[in-house]
Amino acid sequence: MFTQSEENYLKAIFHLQEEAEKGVSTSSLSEELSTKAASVTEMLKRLAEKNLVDYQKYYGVHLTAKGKKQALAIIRKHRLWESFLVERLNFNWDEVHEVAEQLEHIKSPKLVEELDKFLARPDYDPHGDPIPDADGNMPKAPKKRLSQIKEGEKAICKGFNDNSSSFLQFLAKHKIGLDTKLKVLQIESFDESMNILVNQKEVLLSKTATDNIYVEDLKTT
Amino acid sequence: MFTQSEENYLKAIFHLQEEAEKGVSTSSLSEELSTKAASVTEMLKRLAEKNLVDYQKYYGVHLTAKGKKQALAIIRKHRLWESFLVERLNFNWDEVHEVAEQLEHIKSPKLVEELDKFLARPDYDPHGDPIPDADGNMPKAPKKRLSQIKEGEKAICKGFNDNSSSFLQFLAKHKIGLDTKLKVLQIESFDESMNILVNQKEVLLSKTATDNIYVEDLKTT
DNA sequence: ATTTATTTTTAGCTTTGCCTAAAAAGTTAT
DNA sequence: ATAACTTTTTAGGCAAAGCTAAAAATAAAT
Repeated sequence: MFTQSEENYLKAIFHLQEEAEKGVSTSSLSEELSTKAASVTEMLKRLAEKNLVDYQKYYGVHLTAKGKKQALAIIRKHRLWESFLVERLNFNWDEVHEVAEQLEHIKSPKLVEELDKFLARPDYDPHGDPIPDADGNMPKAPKKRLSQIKEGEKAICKGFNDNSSSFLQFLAKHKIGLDTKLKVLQIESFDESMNILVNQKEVLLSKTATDNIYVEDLKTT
Repeated sequence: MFTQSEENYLKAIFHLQEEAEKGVSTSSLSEELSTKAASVTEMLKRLAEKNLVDYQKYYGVHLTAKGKKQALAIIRKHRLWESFLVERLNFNWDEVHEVAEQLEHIKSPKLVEELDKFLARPDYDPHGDPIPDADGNMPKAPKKRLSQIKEGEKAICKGFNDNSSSFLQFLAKHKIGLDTKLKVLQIESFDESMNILVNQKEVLLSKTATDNIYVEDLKTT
């Protein structure tokens, strides 16, 4: 069907498309995939040939319906495997990413369906990201960033936007994970860094960090 | 580490090395892998370069210690995944092969170890083949072929040597699986085909078939 | 509105792994 | 032992996916 490389491009385009509504640029893909821009251009032409993207020279790409469907199928597999690794194989949620990156390319519709069933059809993966269903529908998470919480309020962690190992390990060090409860003690106005109470301890988080932590309000109490 | 293609060659060499004690020939590999002989030659040179095989032009290859270790690691993964698919994900044992062929190339020592643990460290896969441990040691199965059983004796199925879909489906049709009990009713002397009693029914099996079914004697009764 | 800087594309090269066709080595048969 | 056959290797190509360096297009700045 599609090569692993093609699938990686589709996934990357999908993710980059979420933020900017514009076409996804060659350079952003180049960065995301750690591949030289020249190689990206080449691949975009190939993907356009296969009707997976709309590609306009010098103006980036958009996924077509076909490409989007494929991207969602890969993301579905990635997140199901991450769930499996954490929930059944004792992986920590900060060490599943690279393995899931390999597993997501396994081709077997039955495997995906049975895995989903085996895991009791989860809606979210261990990072709190929604898992698309077999038709590509995302369970919509009304996501709020920690950076949007006001001083004195409490919240509960529901996801993380940065899958880099260093960020995840930073979180682990402070015992911040899914469903961890936080209280915003104080916000520095000059850099928007936050003083947080978590596990009875104070932690200082930069704006970069709080932008990448998704939470739900915790009105109770 | 190694490419998927390299791993497939190592596995194939390992399997072919079992029967013939001679070096494994280019043509047998060509057949086993459905690849042209010229391509095989090329790959053998590459594997020799990496010290995975001893290669003598025109006289085939042997695995080195390093190559054998690697082959066993792949076989271990293949068989563990097959066990997982059958025992946890409701796959039939005649439909796991192709998927396992993909999964065996996933690189993650932790994944293999955890999977093994999760499955309670099985000794045999769903086809009855032994699963090497982390050090490459095979739980030795004192295997006997159905073709070696005498008229009137009973036996119990412990494995199958041919993973082709058609053979496995043939077995499934007659409800012959792991731990199925058989009785040898009669042996045709001219072609060594056997009349077998299985599930209260008579089935005629060719010598080719009985050579590929591993059994244990069933003295009890 | 040109010049300057940045981004993107083209052109040409590399590696992996496969292919076909032809040459060379090994094997078998007379 | 030489001829005939089979197997293996060499030679030369091709596609995927990456790279560098140079050219072209777009965007920014004076």
